[in-house]
Amino acid sequence: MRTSDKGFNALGDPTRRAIFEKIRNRPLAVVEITKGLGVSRPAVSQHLKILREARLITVHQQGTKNFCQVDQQGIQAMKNYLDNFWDTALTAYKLVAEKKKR
Amino acid sequence: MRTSDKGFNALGDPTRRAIFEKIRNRPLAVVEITKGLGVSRPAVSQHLKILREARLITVHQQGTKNFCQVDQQGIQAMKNYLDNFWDTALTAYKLVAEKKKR
DNA sequence: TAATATGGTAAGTTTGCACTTACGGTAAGT
DNA sequence: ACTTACCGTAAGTGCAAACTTACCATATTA
Repeated sequence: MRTSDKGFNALGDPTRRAIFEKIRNRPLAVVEITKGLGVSRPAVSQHLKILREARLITVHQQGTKNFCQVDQQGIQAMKNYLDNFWDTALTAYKLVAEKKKR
Repeated sequence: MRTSDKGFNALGDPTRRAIFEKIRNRPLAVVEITKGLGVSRPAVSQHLKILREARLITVHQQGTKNFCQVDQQGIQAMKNYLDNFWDTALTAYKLVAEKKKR
């Protein structure tokens, strides 16, 4: 399974997107992430595991707190995946436009 | 709901990713897309609707066939979303590295 | 050492969603 | 006009996954 696949699967869930966006600016502990999310802390832990396996976040322990921050690896994998569709989509579009003219 | 949200939701499903990749190089009719996918044609139709609403594909009729091709709009929306995490993730990482030194 | 705070995991429940079959609708061919 | 091919939608089903509660482990503080 590709990293990008895990990435799209991870960000396919709205709660995980909310978590991802919450740690966008600065690393946050799990308790802080949970606040205002509307789900229990164990649920957050399970989501974090999926985000971690998709290389979208990294976790580093500091005392009893586990700080989560954005990981570039997963993001880059997803960007590369989307980039591969970029050129081909353009050429395909041009082909159709050509066809219509005739 | 943002276009990028719909995009991640759409590509979060493996069958929809398979469809998306199948029309990567050239537009395909629904029947052709269905071949070798392992799901029924109605299932494909339902997936196509979701991909269309996420601006990831466009559909144009030609006789009785409905040709599907990649749409740049949805892709661009997702790329923009990921780009917004790019810089901030870097600065956040630097902040943590600074903190560790002290 | 006792108490508190943080958080991961196990087990069970529920709900959303990906799938199916059945049907109708349109366009092209004979 | 009849048949065939292509396709979307409606309705119902089954399962994966997102949630819950309960429990345990670890690290800090008093």
